[in-house]
Amino acid sequence: MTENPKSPFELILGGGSLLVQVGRELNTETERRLAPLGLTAQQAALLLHAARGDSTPSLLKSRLGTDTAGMTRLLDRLQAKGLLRRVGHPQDRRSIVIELTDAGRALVPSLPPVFGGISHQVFAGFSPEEVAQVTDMLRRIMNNLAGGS
Amino acid sequence: MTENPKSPFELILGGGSLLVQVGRELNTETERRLAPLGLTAQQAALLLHAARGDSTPSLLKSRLGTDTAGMTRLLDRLQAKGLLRRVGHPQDRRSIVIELTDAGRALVPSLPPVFGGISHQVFAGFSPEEVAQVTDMLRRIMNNLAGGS
DNA sequence: ACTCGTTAACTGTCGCGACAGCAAATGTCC
DNA sequence: GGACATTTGCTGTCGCGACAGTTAACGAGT
Repeated sequence: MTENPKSPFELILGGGSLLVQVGRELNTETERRLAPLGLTAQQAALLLHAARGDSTPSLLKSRLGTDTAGMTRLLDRLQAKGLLRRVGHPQDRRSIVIELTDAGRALVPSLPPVFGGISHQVFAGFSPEEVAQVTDMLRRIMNNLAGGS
Repeated sequence: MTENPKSPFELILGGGSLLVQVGRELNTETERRLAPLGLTAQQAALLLHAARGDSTPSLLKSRLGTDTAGMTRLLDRLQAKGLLRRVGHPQDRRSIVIELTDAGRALVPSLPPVFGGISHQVFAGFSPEEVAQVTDMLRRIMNNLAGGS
């Protein structure tokens, strides 16, 4: 691969990476839309996953792409809001299980419409094929980042 | 029920968005590669831009995609490391000009190879056309996020 | 049964992003 | 020349990501 310093790579990387900026912008837009519910993007994502039954911190941390430290404090904040509680895991005493409270469960149905609205905005002007293309390419980039050194 | 109800949109959004995660992962990989230099991704990006002459905080903040608050503290940290200094703007007394110190300037040449290496890793297996496609699509997404509400 | 390595969750620290609010300097328009 | 909004950089606050280090519990191997 030719290492031409003026290659199109520079457009995506090289200080203020486009990919990083788009990800941040998407996250911010998500938070703006969730603000009326009093939730952040991570908090909403956690509620969605926990409502489906993936309920231990280590499972959730791989779903949300954070680490155990981030999970612990994300759970702290949601617990402080009264949206979930930690209960002991019956088989493994190291682990815990996350249960949504009634207040937490009440929020869940209002989340998918929010994410749907964001999708509509993000992919405005995209054909279904194009959406599939970006998704595939992002997955390949993710693999390149996860696998290599 | 989990896999098909809405659309492929769910793959990118809907809690732990793929796009957001890829952006974060790319940022983290960048920081890992810059760690030997004692720099973070934002700090390296700022040095690159400041070395090219874009030298006031408000110019730099639009290049890096952060806000004035983030810029102030990013400059604080780099100044504390002795890599740059703030000097008064000759025409506009509200504004300041960022000047790299010798130590800061000495770091700049080692940055492009790092970003080049990351590009190589991120786009492994991509044809030049595919790189152009993602870039274009990310730009369109960025526009969709910037324009609409 | 005991060591040994691993896994689970937690804590401390640092850098960063976004939002809100602030003071001083600037430009504008009457 | 004075009222006005705007711009520029700063500070405070909060949520989050990554890294390092800790403790307790689990599991396999000898």
